[in-house]
Amino acid sequence: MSVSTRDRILDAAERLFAEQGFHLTTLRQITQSADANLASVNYYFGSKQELIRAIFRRRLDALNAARLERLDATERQTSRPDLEAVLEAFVEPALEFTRGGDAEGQRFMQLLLRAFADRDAALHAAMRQEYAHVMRRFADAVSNALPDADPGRLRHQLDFIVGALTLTMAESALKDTRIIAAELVQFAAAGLRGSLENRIPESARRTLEATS
Amino acid sequence: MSVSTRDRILDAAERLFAEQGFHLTTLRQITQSADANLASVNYYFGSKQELIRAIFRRRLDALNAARLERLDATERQTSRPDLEAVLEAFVEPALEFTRGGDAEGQRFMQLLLRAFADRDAALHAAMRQEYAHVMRRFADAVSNALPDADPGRLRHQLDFIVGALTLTMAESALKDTRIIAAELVQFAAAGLRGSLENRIPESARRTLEATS
DNA sequence: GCTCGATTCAAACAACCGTTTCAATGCTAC
DNA sequence: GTAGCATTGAAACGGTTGTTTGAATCGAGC
Repeated sequence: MSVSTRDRILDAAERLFAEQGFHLTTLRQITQSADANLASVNYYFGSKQELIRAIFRRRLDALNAARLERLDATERQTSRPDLEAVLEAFVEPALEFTRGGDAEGQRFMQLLLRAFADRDAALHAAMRQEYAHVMRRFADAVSNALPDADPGRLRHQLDFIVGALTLTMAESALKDTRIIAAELVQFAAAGLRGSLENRIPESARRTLEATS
Repeated sequence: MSVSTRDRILDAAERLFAEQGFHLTTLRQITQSADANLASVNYYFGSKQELIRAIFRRRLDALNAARLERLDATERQTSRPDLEAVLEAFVEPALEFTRGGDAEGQRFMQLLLRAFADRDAALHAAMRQEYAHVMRRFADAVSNALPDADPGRLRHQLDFIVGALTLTMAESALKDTRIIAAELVQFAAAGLRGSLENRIPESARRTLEATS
């Protein structure tokens, strides 16, 4: 029993939230699974809502720190990392989360997906803020690898990648994730490079003109 | 009052579910908003869970039908539509959902995102099944536009596109969706074409070998 | 105009929720 | 050991949930 009650609650809650969702998971389930008293959640975290935020802060900090560290390492090796290397620094830490332990990381990916789906404005803003720091770093790195890219579009494109990453990681079976991550990096790199041609498909332009 | 009570319940429930999530939305809110009695939900649908599935069936049927119809039209025009045209047939019906009425479609996109996040196995399986039909059609169309594509990868890449579409449509502000959809088509087309080169990035191959 | 099935209604049900309370216990420092 | 604070414990609170019930109302068919 070297782990504190607080940590046991965090672990149990994270697992249950990922499996069942936030609202379906009850404090009674959490405390029972953590071998703690029902009142201890409110004692340590104040409320259920604040427990959720604490869980997110813990994992998101770790994930984003790993991403930045990986990007730092790449930039230390080469002053001008190519596009694939930058994308890997973003994608692979998420992948390693999925691989560590047994399915623990995949659960967190599902948790992340739930956070995207939820309309909790406070949680959403906190996540965006937590991400903003990292996104700016990666946007710079991509700009560096792709000097002619349009910065305005880049933000949208990074959102595409986050969406593809989050949804596929949360959905896919465990053993496939390595291959999928490699494919995603390749796909995203080609997508980013392809936008350089700045070619708006004719049919899309047609649609845009028809409605403006 | 030409619309039936059943339909008023479906509309009100869809709106509330998208705004607040499934579990936060109560039958009392739904029936009050639909000018119906509390018991009417259980009368018409049996339970809350079956109401949710009815809502999904209704909209997903319409969305996928619109996509197939659009693809049919494109293929009728040209026997061999280019990649962008195929992607637009997939993306734009979702976009039109977002534009119709006032924000009604965007709400459904958020609903879709919630369905992805939820672990309701039955709902999930039903959605996959509902999608399978459409995905096969579009995979064929993409294969036709890109004859050298690897069919195995294609499935993953279509999942990427669905993820990017769903997450960004659910997140973005209303007025931006048209531009974002055009950018997504362009990004996805470039990503698909880029995979033809079959080039696995060196650093990714390094990672794959290190762990196998 | 009456009947019978479909629909609506108000009310109640049992179950569960997050939170609070307050006494009991554990642990550290003097 | 004992004072004082942090932690745990059992129980209860007020409130809300989905569902059920049984009577009231409606509306078409004969």
